[in-house]
Amino acid sequence: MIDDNQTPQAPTGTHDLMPPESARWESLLGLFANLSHRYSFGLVHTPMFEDVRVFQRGIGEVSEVVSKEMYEFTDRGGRHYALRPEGTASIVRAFVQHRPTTPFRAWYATPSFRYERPQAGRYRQHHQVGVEVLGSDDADIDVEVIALAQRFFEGLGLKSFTLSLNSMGDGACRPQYVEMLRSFLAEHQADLCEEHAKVYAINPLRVLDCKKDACQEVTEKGPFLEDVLCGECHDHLARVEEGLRQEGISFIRSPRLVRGFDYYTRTTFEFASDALEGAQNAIGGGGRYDGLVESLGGPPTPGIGFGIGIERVLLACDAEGVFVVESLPPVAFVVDATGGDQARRITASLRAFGISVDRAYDQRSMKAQFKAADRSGAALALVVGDDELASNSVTVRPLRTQDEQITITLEELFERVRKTGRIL
RNA sequence: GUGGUCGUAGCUCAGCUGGCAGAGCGCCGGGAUGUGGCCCCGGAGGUCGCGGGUUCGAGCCCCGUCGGUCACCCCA
Repeated sequence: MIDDNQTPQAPTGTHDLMPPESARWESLLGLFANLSHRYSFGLVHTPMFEDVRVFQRGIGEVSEVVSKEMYEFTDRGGRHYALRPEGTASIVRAFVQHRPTTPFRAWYATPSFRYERPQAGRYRQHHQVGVEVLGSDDADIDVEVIALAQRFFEGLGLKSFTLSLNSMGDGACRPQYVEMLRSFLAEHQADLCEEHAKVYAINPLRVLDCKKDACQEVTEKGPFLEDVLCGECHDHLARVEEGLRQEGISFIRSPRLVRGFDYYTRTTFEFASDALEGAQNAIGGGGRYDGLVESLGGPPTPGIGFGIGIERVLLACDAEGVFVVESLPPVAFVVDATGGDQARRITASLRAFGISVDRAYDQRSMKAQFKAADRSGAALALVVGDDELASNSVTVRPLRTQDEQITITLEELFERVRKTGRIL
């Protein structure tokens, strides 16, 4: 809300990304893009908003995210839209719309919006990088997808994180298990936590994920999906585990891991930072969703993917003291005491040669221009005074070393840059 | 959605039992005429988040509100 007497601020739970922090984002996104290409994923951009039904049908109407946290709006044409709360549903919608050849391997980087109360590591607009593979249920793909996430975290320098792995079963075994669990919970309803005693019947799996002691004590004695997985799911899980071992990726089997979206089947996984204090320690997660394409109107098509929260990953990096990125200073800074015409020419020419150059403006004093040069972080100051102007030359003064400054003609400077790509 | 806590200069923060808004850093200018960092001198910059109330007088007390932050919940 903007008060007329107050300067406007970024909306609650959102943040402006500016230098120098933005340099880290550039670097992180570059790393993820490179890795995605190495794994043969193609970039997909979808609109940041979709018909609400894409998310309702995709993620599940009773899920917390869809029922309570979506930014919904009606446009001037009366269409009912929602800002994307997560990445997968949109990609699947695009897949259904365009029907690319399978397996379809997509990577993305996008903001996500959820109307939640902000806190450390939780924002109303946060950003995710992720991948999706549609059109194959080969367990090797599960392994590749998990491996990509693992390599990404390693590439950032993270060490202190844990991969949890579970299987949610499929259409053959999960419904049966859900019923078993439902009736088991009904018997122990009195012992569940306040919230789940009321709602356990709607989605019994949620109770497994409850962190309250009451629910944990109950479910520990209850049926585990692991024990009733059908043969195919069991084999699939075993092959994923084997693949991860071959990749040298350690994980813990986590039979209680139930993720927040209803579309998951079979493989589900989550990466949690051990360096982050507090509850917001999930830095990435995903899983298989073999029924999602169908529920969005496409042909039966298996799929799997993950999303990684950029803000959280960077918090984890901070906590571990890794992925420190310096913003790139210009190579040279032009100081011109003769009015600025030479500065304009030199700056433009060097930039055309691919050299990063900054300069001073407003015809400020020598001292002020040198101060600006120093602050810019540039290695060299290129100085133009009356003498240089008269001889069509420039004085190159090293700012980071004790080396002597030299004066050379512009002709010589450009020739040198043309040949070597460097000023010195 | 619930609860705790905090809003003073661009940043980090002082400001006594209500009595003239401060410091450090940063920024701008100067320190003899063309050279940054260190040092010295000077300067600009504040509706004390916003709106009410109490009071002779409110940055300080009271109410409301907005925002930050932390926790629950959920998740990235």
